[in-house]
Amino acid sequence: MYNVVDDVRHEIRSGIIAGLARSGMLEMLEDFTERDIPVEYTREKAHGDFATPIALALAGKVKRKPRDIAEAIVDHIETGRGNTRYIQRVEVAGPGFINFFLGREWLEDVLRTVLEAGSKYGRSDMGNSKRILLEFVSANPTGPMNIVNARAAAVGAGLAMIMKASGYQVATEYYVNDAGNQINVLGTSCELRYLELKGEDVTFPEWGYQGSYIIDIARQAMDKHGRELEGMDSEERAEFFRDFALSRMLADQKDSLSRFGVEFDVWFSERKLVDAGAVGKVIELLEQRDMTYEADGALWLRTTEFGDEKDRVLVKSDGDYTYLAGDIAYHKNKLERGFDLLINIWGPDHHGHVIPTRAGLEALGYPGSSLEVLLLQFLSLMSGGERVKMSKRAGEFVTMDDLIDEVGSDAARYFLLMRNIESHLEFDLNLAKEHSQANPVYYIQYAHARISSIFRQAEDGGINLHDMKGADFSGLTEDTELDIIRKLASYPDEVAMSAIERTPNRLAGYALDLAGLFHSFYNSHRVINEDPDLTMARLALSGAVRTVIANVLGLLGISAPHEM
RNA sequence: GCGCCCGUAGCUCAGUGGAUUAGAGCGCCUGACUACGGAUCAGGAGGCCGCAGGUUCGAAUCCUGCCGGGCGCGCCA
Repeated sequence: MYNVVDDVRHEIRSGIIAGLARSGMLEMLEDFTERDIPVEYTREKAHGDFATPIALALAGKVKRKPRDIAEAIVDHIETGRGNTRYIQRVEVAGPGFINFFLGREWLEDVLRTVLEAGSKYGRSDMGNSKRILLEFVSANPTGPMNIVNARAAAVGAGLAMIMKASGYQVATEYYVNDAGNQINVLGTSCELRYLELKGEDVTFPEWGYQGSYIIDIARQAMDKHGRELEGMDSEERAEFFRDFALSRMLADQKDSLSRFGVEFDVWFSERKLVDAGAVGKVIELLEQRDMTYEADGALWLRTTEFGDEKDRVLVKSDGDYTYLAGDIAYHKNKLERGFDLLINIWGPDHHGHVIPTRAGLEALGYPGSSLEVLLLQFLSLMSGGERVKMSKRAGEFVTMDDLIDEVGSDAARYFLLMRNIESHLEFDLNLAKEHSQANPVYYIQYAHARISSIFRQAEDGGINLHDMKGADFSGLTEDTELDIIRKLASYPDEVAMSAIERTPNRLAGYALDLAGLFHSFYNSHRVINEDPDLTMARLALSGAVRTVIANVLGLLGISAPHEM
């Protein structure tokens, strides 16, 4: 589906299989199929367009020298004369690599494919409609979203898009931690601020939430519900503030995410899970399966049977459930909804919970592989070479809203995505704001806008852009042009790889590379020139680049502007 | 102490089994069309890939040990 490289790989592999068969080596190998043949992009043009080290890998199995194997295979591959569409020449090189040199036909096919597929170019059905539940952010509803949440949002939303494009059925979910004592603390904090606002003499406790947003909520409560509040007894008022503060916080979090272009399919309430008795039920089930025991007045889960270093408590001696018990119930609920795989994005501070949670699922009889946890590393904000200090205790932290206000959603999304998930991220605020070549977001968007500008220019000159698809591409012979087309060719593979490896940053880098190739081309050759055929071919090439830049930016949640 | 992650150019990072020259961006130095958007481009300097062993035809990449950094190791969430 819209991947010319797949067709090329198939042609190469079937050639190899045929070569192995005719030289009598295939029968020495068991269950050997095309999939067992690695086909690699070459780094140097002298090594052809694609290469395979298959002869080196088979040397041990067929007990011959790699070069001999390679020679034998190559002798039996028939190229040209209608036997192959793409392969033009094959050679054995180095220790036994087989290099494939392709005709320009394949590059022209790539261009046609991009132009035909348009916004669909890069999609595949690789994921086989596997059902995936991707849970991310899930911040406590006790404060505004911070920049760590922002990184999780950017990465999670990007990953969801990438996996959807790769043929997975992905649902995104936000777990609302609306049960437990923290909500009481939130409610009480707001209530006390409310009393303060009314002029009562209260000492705000150290354990309360200190941020100014608490006062804002209290003020809202007073403005909107002042009269009702007067008539409440203390119990009613406490309950009111719990509910009011929670719904305000959730609304603010949704707003922040929405400004960031991140939406969730499901907001899943912990409280509803608890109220439905799901935690109690899962503990009963674990007891029935003989996975628990009592000790020191508490109920323990035998997580050591599933690789944990010690058993964990499910029910505390005071009768309360632990966080783990709730989480096991929650993940069981997820699996009962029919998902094949659960992917969670957690902060590095939760990494001690991965094994116990998975052990809980295994204790219930689910395979451990049904839960995959991506640990997203922290990030630090840099400004003018200095680290921006964030102290939660003092209530001073940079929020997700601050970040979006400061650098804009596009730059924020890109910067938060551009590093490996498990690497610490240094976010340079000054750079993210800068409108120059130093800023990768603008560099990429500029390529997109520049192409749009060229198209406007062309149309002003009376050129009909609808003729692009039928253009004669034979005039595209410059190195920079062919490099661009090779880059376009690899895009579907790049998307698939970043889905498989859960590496959205890979596509951030791809976009930068592609934009760079285009800028380079643009500076050395004129798109609109005296030769109408060449002009049309270069417009088609530019159009293909613009399509792929728009597609990749789309997957990353970044806009692709026509002018800047 | 144990576990997980990271260690690659002055800085921030790609590359995680393949080709006797390890890539990009920033920063630094030198240059570029009175023509499609200079938010661009071309060139240059800059690297015992943390250290030491091992596996392999081949290691920045896999294994072991060590050094340095981050995070975890609650009947907290």
